[in-house]
Amino acid sequence: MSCEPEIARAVRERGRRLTIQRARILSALRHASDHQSAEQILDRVLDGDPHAGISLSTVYRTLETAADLGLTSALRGASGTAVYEWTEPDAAHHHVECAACGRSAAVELDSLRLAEAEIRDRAGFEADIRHLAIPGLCPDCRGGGAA
Amino acid sequence: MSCEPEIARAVRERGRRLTIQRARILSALRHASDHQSAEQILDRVLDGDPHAGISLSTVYRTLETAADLGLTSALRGASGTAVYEWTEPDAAHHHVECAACGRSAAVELDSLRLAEAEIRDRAGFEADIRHLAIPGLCPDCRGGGAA
DNA sequence: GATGCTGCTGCGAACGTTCGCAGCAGCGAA
DNA sequence: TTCGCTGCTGCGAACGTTCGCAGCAGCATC
Repeated sequence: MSCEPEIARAVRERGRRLTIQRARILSALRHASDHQSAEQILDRVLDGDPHAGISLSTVYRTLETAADLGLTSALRGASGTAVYEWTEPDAAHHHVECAACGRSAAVELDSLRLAEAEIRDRAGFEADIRHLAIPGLCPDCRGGGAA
Repeated sequence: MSCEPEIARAVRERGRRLTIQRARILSALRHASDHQSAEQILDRVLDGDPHAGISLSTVYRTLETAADLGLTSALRGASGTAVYEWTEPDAAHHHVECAACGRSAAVELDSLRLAEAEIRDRAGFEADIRHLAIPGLCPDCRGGGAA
């Protein structure tokens, strides 16, 4: 269980090294049921093996590397704290996050694909909207419901 | 020049107090030619009056208050450092920022208006896409031009 | 002009995240 | 298997930003 061949392959495929730290961090995130902050991920890793001796810096760096490889994606929400999720390649979706209560939802938005094309046309930028937490107000907070 | 009636009115109109600190900070941002970080704004204020004794906390709090009033908007770009701009009410536009070199561009994107409607339909969220720096790659960095 | 309420400020500590450095360890070559 | 290159790690400091607190000052009222 320590090495998850898929992770190993994905990491090595592009010339990155597979270290135990990376394997454990990515495995922890992969098996998490929802978004995790860097600290939560570290807790999970250390929970499984308190002697792992993995540092928070490494968690951050691993998550950045993995995002580079397309394995994870980061969301910086309204709370200021970044959360990370394992990226299933075919489950491309966008995130909306409530600025008031922090709740988030995943939506598939066709118009954002249009936006990427529009941005390319008008500004020449190659935009990447997937890794973006769109701020907004959720139904509850908007309706003046459960404050 | 110390009080900019428009600013004074906008602040007081909603029951907020107009302090010298607020007046100076907002005036500095208003007359800045482009996006400014909190620290840059503080520098400008202190440059005009080194004895002003304004703290960075106050700059952040003022910018947040002003965003609340619709006078300014904040962009949290790829660099991690937030930048702020004076909001001209009729110049609604979106921001794209290069993840590699940090350069940013303002574009008017019709598709994002669609996206706001789409988000409302599918998730019930009231999204606010204007205050978002969309990550991407600028033409130079994309084309493998200037490293 | 004086008074009082309370929103705002400066300070400094704390938060989440990034960075620089010296040493370790993965991986390919021999 | 051993060796060497260099990418990765842990540490701790630093960054940008937020928070809690005690005191100050804007504004309304008299």
